[in-house]
Amino acid sequence: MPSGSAAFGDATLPADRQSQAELAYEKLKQLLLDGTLPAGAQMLEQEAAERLNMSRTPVREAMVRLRQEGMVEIRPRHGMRVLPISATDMAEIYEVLTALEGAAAEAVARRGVPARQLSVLRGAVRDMDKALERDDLSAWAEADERFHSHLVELSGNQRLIQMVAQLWDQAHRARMLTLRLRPRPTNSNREHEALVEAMAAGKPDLARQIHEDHRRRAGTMLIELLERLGLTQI
Amino acid sequence: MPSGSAAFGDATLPADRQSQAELAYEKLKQLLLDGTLPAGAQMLEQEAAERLNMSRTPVREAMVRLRQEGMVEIRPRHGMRVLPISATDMAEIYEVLTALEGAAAEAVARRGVPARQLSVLRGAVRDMDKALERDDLSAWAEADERFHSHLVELSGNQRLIQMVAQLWDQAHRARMLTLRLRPRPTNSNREHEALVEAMAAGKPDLARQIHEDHRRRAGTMLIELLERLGLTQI
DNA sequence: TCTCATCTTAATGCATACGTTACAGCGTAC
DNA sequence: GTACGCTGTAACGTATGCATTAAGATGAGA
Repeated sequence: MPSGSAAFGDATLPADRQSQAELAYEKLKQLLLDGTLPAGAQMLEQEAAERLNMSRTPVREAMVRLRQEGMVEIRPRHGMRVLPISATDMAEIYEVLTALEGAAAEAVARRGVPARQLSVLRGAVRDMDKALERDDLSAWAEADERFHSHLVELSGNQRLIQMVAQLWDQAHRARMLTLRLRPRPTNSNREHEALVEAMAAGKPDLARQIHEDHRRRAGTMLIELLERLGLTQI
Repeated sequence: MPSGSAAFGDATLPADRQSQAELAYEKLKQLLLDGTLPAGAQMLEQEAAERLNMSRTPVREAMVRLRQEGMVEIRPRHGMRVLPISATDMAEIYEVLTALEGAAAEAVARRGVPARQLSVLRGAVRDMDKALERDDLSAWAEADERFHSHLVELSGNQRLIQMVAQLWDQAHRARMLTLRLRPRPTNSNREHEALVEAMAAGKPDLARQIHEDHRRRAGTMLIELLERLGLTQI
């Protein structure tokens, strides 16, 4: 038992500090997203509790949340297990993302985008271009994620925002893995530009069409790549 | 303490029996869905634990799950509180449902529907008609839900299925409340028929179009109704 | 050597203990 | 009468205890 921090019950937290459960959730999620815990990895409640220097109770709560988000499964004797992502999973994820992000693009275009927000989107596109010139795929992926998440947030639909984020998280590892195996995303950038212009011009149907095609193409490409490489445990 | 069932630790459950946490989740969810706990109602952990004849631990886990599903919020001193559904919430929910169910209809139509499944859908439509003739709105609502959930399940996309179910749950109380305040859903039934025929004929774009229009119409109607009646705490 | 039954042990699900803190109720000052 | 500070209590977040059981080990029999 990490003797350092004995018992100091927290109770109805001091309002600003976060609960141990919240902290455990964030830490564990980070381990999942940054690949420290790869697909198939298992972690017992006790193990996680020691690693995070807390008791099993808040760890357990965090694991329940991660399970509900589709990031891990909990198997009675083996703690939580990081769910592998298969090509089928990616197909599911991209099918849903296509629908959700397409709807977001349509809604945003219909309502109209404030100039300031447009420039945020254009900035992200520019960053993607620059990253590609430098052959910096990590930076490209970061800007791509920024573009899409900002676009979705512009929809203002909290439920849509949350669901898209959850799907992105589920697909995160597969995206990172394929980042350097896939063709360079030059077309992708042009599609982003076209999408921004469609929204700027207030063309909802076009914006949705572009975004759907964009997602479908990316999804198909990733899935074929995964199948071709026989990657079933990402 | 309900002395009847003393301590019989369960541990890594007997495989068939469900955990207390799962049971608590189901029971509490039922209370939310059937209106026993209306919007704004609060329930302390201890209260729920006594009601369900278990300790706070599994109850707490259930509450965390319900919070993650957007059914309740948890406020440090007041237990869980049933989230009210506003017109804005319904707008969000129906916007997402439009996208998701539309995508499901398209996918199903594209892949083709086995005859057996088609007849399930037609059966639900017929039940809706009969229910309307009898003026049995509860039966109509049940058949409507059956139709839509079956359609979504035909997509085979587990993530889509789960997300749609979650949104339906969130909107459940509002749908039930407005069931007898809204115009009789006669058009709705014809839309369902048209949708089935579009899928039977293998017309993905048409199926999606019909379903989207169907959802959008229903959503707009409900939202206007809620706003007109000034219902903000459903 | 392989299969199957028994045993050991570790991980769990749940109950309970405990310290902290937000809130209500009360009294006092203005 | 109102505002403010104090105090007690109840609810919670977390830690820990405990009975249960599934998985792996061990050994016997074929």
